[in-house]
Amino acid sequence: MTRWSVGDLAKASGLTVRTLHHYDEIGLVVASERTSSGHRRYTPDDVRRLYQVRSLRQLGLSLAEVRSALSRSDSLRPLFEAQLAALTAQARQVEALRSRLTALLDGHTTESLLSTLEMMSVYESYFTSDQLADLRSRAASMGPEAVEALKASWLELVRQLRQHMADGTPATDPRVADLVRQWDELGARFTGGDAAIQAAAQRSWNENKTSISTQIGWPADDGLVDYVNRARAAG
Amino acid sequence: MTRWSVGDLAKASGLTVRTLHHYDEIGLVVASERTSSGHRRYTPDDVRRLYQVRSLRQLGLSLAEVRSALSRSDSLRPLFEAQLAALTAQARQVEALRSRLTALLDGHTTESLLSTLEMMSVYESYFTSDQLADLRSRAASMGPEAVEALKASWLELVRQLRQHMADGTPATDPRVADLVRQWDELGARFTGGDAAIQAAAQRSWNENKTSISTQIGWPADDGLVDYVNRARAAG
DNA sequence: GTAGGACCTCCCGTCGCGTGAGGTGCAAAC
DNA sequence: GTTTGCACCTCACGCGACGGGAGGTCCTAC
Repeated sequence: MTRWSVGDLAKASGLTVRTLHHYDEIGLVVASERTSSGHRRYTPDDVRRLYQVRSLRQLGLSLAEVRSALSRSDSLRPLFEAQLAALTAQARQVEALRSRLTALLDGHTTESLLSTLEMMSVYESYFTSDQLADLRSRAASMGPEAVEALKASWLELVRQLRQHMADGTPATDPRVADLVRQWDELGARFTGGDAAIQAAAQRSWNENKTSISTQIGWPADDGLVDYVNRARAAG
Repeated sequence: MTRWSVGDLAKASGLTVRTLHHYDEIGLVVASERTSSGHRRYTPDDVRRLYQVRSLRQLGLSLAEVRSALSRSDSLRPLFEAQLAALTAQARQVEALRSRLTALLDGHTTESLLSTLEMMSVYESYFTSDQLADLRSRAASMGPEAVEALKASWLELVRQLRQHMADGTPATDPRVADLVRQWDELGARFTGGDAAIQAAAQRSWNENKTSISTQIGWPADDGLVDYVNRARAAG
């Protein structure tokens, strides 16, 4: 028995018969022989190649990458380094998502989850791509947790300000002035003191009245903009 | 202008027109109105929904998950927790791959990379699924780096033993005995002292002569099994 | 003689869109 | 008046790596 059938090879390798068919179809691991009735017969060389493919796949390479790796085996090291870089990038992305989620789950009640998300989402599309790139690089240097913490603080400030408005606290109230001061500090930390970005943020904020958030009936048109501006003028 | 065209909405949201079409097609975010010529007109409510979808997508949820999240918004928290768990699992997988790759890149010359991988791959399919689960849980408790280090040591021992064989060192040589002793220690650490797994490993090793590794013309049938067994008998 | 298994070859479905191809509607520039 | 150009429309195929099923063949065992 020096030849293998698909089923036996599937069992031995832990892959499925369908996968072996697929590899055969695309010419990645072809059964070199066939029986008279058309059944695949894998030679020792085929099996060897299959295990090479399997091992490379276990490192997360695509079938195309596996194919090229096996065609010119000298290029394994650069390929692996590229794969390592890709995995590192992926790890960072996953970590960013994880910290977003944990920050959300820790800091918010169930009913506020969706609206919080919606707010973040809307405000995140307010900047030009250059400014976004800039913000992102700054965010990267701060680390995802710090960014999430910052966002959470900001949302909390908005909540408190809105609360004061609802309670009828005058814009000249020192408590309001204090919140606005915190707000501006937060903004400075967020923008890293970059004047252009601050201006963009300010512009996005002022344009609120005629932009998305207004159109979709957000509380943004409830006068918070004016309220904050009045407080700033008074301070 | 309280209605939005696809193009404008795409620009504002950072999504593509095609994506908006897709969401419309599958009924996730439908343009509630159409002009007489059939152009989509998004109402404020549609836009709101789009931003909710976008925010949920940014957390890594699938379109199906987003849809169900928006249909019964009470279930957000469990959904997020599930997503967090999935992301955590994914993070672990990515980390495992990364440590495999770094271990490989650190410890091996270019030409040995592929054959090393191939060996690992073949030996990894030698155990029953129960035993594999067992090994995996032990591996999890050891941490991926330790596992890779262990594998690397094992492969290094195999290399040295084969070298001795090639050099004609007798199996009774104390240096060989020492290597075999290290080998057995490594095995004990790998199997965690579990007798059944040790037996399986032993069996897989002894069956080498008639199994895959022989069939594919591996050096395993070069007498290393016998050599090691003779050394053990002598020690 | 027939029941069961293992094998074969199509071929459609997945997920989230990208990327055309081919046509319509509408405004400004010639 | 027409041409150009733009934004929009509806199909419909393509990707990656297979899963899964339909419908048929082949071989063995009872």
